[in-house]
Amino acid sequence: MESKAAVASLSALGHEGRLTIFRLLVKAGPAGVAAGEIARRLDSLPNTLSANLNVLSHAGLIVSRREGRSILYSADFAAMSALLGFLMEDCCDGAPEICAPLGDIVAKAADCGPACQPARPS
Amino acid sequence: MESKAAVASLSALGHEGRLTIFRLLVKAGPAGVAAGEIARRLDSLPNTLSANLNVLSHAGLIVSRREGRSILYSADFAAMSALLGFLMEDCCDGAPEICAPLGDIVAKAADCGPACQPARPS
DNA sequence: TCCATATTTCCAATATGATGGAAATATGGA
DNA sequence: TCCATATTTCCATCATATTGGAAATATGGA
Repeated sequence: MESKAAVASLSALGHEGRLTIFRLLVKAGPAGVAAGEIARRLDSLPNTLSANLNVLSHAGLIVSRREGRSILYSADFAAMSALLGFLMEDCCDGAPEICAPLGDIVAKAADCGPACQPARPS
Repeated sequence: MESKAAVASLSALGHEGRLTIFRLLVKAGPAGVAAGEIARRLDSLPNTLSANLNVLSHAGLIVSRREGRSILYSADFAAMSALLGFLMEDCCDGAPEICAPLGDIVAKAADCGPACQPARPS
């Protein structure tokens, strides 16, 4: 992951509303949640929500797909893992026995397995 | 970790200069780096650097200690792990087999072991 | 005490981001 | 075609963050 992308992701998440949205989507998993449903749950105006989803989307943290009249948003778990990995990169210059394995695990999670991939149209 | 603290941390890191500083400190490990040395390495103005260190510090991501004329800054690895853990929390609602262990590991790393603790005056 | 080094604080200018109202677009059903 | 639902786009206002210069503070050594 490049530094610019990491900054975009982190600054996207460094906002109370957007962090809440993202965590809701992380919790919801690959199935995703419709924009309207998010707005209802978080009690936010549609335009504000749309703007925030747009920021998260441009940062690569979430993806969207249309389903009927709704647009379903879901967290991009690979991007999330890449971000965590980026933060752990070169932790303690690789030396200490704790930081290194943590980095490994985060890196491994980059392909989060079928369970964490957004449902494909197949 | 509370949501407010996470937002503060993430927005602190969502800035190119501060992310670079933080990663430099993460790489440097518990020994820390003097403010002046950071300024030299990153070629930043002293006041700008000071402001950025202040933001990171208020977010709890770094700690400082004076040593002679210099002030040494180092990453707070426990805070960093707490942040990663917060992001993983309730991932996929705990169900899928990949996300859950990732959360565990990050949580465990919260006490990053003696190797990753800032040097104490002892 | 006086000076050099190291870092922070103060301040003003500028830039960037957030918010909410209203209108516009897109989809599916009658 | 017409209407209701779902979501986005446009726009202006307001708030917040960033920057750089200059001065202030703190430490250690001569």
